[in-house]
Amino acid sequence: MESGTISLSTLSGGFDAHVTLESGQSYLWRREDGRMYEGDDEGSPWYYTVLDLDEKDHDVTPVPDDEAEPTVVRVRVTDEAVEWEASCDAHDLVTHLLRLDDDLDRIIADAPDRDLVHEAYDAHRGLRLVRDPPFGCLVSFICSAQMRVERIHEMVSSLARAYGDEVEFDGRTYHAFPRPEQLAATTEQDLRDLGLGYRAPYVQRTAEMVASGEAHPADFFDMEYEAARDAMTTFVGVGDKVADCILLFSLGYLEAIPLDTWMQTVVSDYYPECDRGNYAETSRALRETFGGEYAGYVQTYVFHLLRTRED
DNA sequence: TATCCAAGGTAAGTT
DNA sequence: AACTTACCTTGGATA
Repeated sequence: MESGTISLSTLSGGFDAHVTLESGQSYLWRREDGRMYEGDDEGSPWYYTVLDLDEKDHDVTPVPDDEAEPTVVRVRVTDEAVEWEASCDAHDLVTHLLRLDDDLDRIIADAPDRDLVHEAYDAHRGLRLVRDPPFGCLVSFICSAQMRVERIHEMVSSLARAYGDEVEFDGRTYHAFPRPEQLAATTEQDLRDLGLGYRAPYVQRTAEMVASGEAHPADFFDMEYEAARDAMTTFVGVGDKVADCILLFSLGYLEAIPLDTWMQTVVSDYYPECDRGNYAETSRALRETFGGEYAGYVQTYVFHLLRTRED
């Protein structure tokens, strides 16, 4: 096992693993103590992820080892540093996956001058976007349709347990998120039995599209934003909203703002002038209001503020 | 205990 | 192109 630390003093804007990994933007990390979404972050819990990527995922996600074994990485945040332990040297990988290279202080300083935006940024300092591997992110958000955050996480965990490769690390068995061909080999009924409901055929058929080489989410990495969103909807079970999630949480399109039920509420309650009656136009208007380039950061903070505040 | 309802939407059919 | 409707499952609310 290798390990290392990244001093918090070197990170612009700090880092809060609890809010970053339990705010519903990634479903590919879990807590070693199993207490995900129980609201407690006492004792600097370890969060882990297991990567078993295909070739095109690698174009986006730099996993340093070429071993057959999946890569296990875990992270926790103490008062002074981000600590990591992994089956390989994971300094750059951790930095990449958790966007520790983002200049968060500057992003916040450049935020649009709106009360709601200030409130959101003040409420959850250290929340960062993530860079999930493309295929896992794609499947996660296909599963997210009309689901609570906790259950999306259960679905993704079930897929890993049922179809992902096993790997031993530090005396424990871990499961990687399945590779495309592993999910493509399932049947709709298999996935329904896992509790995916009507999303089952979406996941199976999309996995088939990726495994066969017909399309891969990493193909849409370096494109004009709206063209990339349109391209992403070629996958079964992916509409505009899920497409925006993949662009934002995996491919680094920081201007993407997924318009879900929460953000629809934000539009009607705070920015009714942005409601243009359809997804594309409303998205443009809200993106402008949220300052353009880093609108996705604003969206994630506002989304989390609305989800956590009591009223 | 039974019934209802909404949860980070999408696809397919209708007007 | 805009508008409706069906869709799995489940935990929590309501009767």
